[in-house]
Amino acid sequence: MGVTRDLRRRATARDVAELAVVSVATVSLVVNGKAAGRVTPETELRVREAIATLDYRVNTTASALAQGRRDTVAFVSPNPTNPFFSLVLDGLVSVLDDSLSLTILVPRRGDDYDPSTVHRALAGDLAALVLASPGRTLLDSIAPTCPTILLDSGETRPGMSSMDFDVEAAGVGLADHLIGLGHTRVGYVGIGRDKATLQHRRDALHDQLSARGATLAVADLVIPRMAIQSAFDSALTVLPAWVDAGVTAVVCGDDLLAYGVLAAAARLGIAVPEQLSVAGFNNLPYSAMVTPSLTSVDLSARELGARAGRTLNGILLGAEPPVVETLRTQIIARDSTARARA
Amino acid sequence: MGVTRDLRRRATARDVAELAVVSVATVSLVVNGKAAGRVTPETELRVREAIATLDYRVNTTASALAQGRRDTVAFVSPNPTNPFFSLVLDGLVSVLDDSLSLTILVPRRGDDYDPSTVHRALAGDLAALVLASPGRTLLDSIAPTCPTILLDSGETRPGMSSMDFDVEAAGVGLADHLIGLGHTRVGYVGIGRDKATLQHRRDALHDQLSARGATLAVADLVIPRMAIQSAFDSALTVLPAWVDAGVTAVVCGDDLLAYGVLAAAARLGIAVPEQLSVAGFNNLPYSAMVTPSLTSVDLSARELGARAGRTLNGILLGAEPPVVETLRTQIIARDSTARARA
DNA sequence: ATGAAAGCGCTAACAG
DNA sequence: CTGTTAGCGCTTTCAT
Repeated sequence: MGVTRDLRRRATARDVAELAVVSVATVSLVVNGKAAGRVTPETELRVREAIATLDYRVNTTASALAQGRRDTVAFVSPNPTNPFFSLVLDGLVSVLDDSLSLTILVPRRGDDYDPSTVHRALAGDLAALVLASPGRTLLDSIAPTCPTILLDSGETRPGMSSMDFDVEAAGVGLADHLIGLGHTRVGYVGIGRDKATLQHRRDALHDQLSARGATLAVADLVIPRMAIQSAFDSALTVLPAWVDAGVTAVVCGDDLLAYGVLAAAARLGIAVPEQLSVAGFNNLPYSAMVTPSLTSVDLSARELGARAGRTLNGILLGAEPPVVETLRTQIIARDSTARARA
Repeated sequence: MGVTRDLRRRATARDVAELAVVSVATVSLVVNGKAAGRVTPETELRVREAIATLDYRVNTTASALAQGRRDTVAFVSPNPTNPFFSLVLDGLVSVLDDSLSLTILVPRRGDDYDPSTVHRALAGDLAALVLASPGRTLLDSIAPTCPTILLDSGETRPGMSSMDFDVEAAGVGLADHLIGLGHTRVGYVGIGRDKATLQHRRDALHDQLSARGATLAVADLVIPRMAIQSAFDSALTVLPAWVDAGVTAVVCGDDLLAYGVLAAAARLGIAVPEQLSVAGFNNLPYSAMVTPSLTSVDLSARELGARAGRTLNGILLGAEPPVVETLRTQIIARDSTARARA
């Protein structure tokens, strides 16, 4: 448990006080901008000079302790490598108040939540906790000890805030798009059932397709890990059968999966989108540009992060109550190959 | 500066001590696992029960203050949206000791370092500081106040550790690859000169091409921002001229730029790789899979992050001296279209 | 206007 | 074995 001690001892308020010939209390007032009307300009100047020459900076640990305040927000995510994580993070930090600092917690190994990761977070004393895409089992195992925000969980929990995408609307848009192109037999690629949001995406699509006379014509392909490689491997084995079964479009619950499917199609010599259209619920803004054949439902992870940040500012700085928000989604259509089928 | 105070007061060691009828010192010993041989099993049990019923967890702030220890490592990066960042982060957290916590600092706006971001970091009291791809001007403006690691800066600074990719080797590999395919007229896409590492990449490629009778045949395309969109926009305007000038291969200093160039080529109807090969110094492991026509020099950002993490463990936990390391790079060739030219 | 003093919650000697 | 005693560096009444 050894950690850094005493690396070139930093100047303390006492050092400054001695040099400026004042008390530490005065130093405190000055560094905290509370000197106005309580400290003479002359003494304040002396203090500031001492601070400069000693390169003094307040010890945030001591300061936090003395004030009984917590200023660390923990962001827990299954996998920092997933674009969803980066985008949420980007949105989050871009709006988070300066007085708050953000610490990252991700599982040591594996690509999904490890309960111990979250408990590691809960062990510290946090101002707030943000959980990216937590699964059901995880949510059931934790009791919040500070304001907690659930991102893209597809669930709500008493006492926690939730922010989710409007997957209903996404299902409508995606179904309209596919039907408009003449697709009636669609395949779905998802991952395990633990995450309600992914289940919701699948359900929304299924309902809307059915309402329009189309169908999820084959059994879902369930990918073991949320990773391109994993989707690639699985798709390689089922895509030929799907095409044989008359499937002309594949929808993926996440863009990472869509990439894997695209790569598998390329490897198998299945032409996209002429022979097979690929669509994905999407978090990666450039995917449509990088792979023009991919139809995207933009889940705007960045905006999700920004909302979370603003909500946190409200809760922590302004003591606002928890909220549950739904974010609009957007269809980015790229698949222009219209087709007519019976 | 308001921050959270007093959200459902947490139990303190004193509360536990009172309930277990022991002193706080004993509580401290128990929670820190130092009870062995210093506390009777019976009292330890009493303490543990009290801890459980009160849901007591040590106040890390107070603990850190009492021990005079810093356990926060700050990771500063220009842009969390860049895959390079995610991968380094992933590598970093996967090996970082449990006693250390990681906080993220990124610029509020813009997509490159903002000096104030780093100074924000320096203001806290950190165990260590990790800077991802800092530019020259930034490095010149800071004096380290804690162990500092420079990642992919292409520079060294006294008192700081540096970890860089072996871009020399990458240049050799890339030149060999291109020449082997028959390319003799190459175009280079980079960004501003402030980052030494990007300059080194360009220089390495240039030197190796020259040594083999090939050449960077056109003036470099300098992209304003490190982003796919930015590269796309710029490439759109110069690619036709490059092709006219006999350029058959484009090398990009970063994979994000390569994506933009690929997209621009697609938009312009330039066939890749038949008409134009695109190669990139690469951090995104799946890029070759997603866009099979892209030749990659894998800079293994994840390994870079892991090295940084191990180095930090060494420095912080074992008091090892600063190091300067170079990481091997690897060519991932995908461009199989051999061509023969004069 | 300034300083003395009392903690914040914890850890680390040192006694007993 | 366990409790007492000092702090860690800072903030904040409350006197002066």
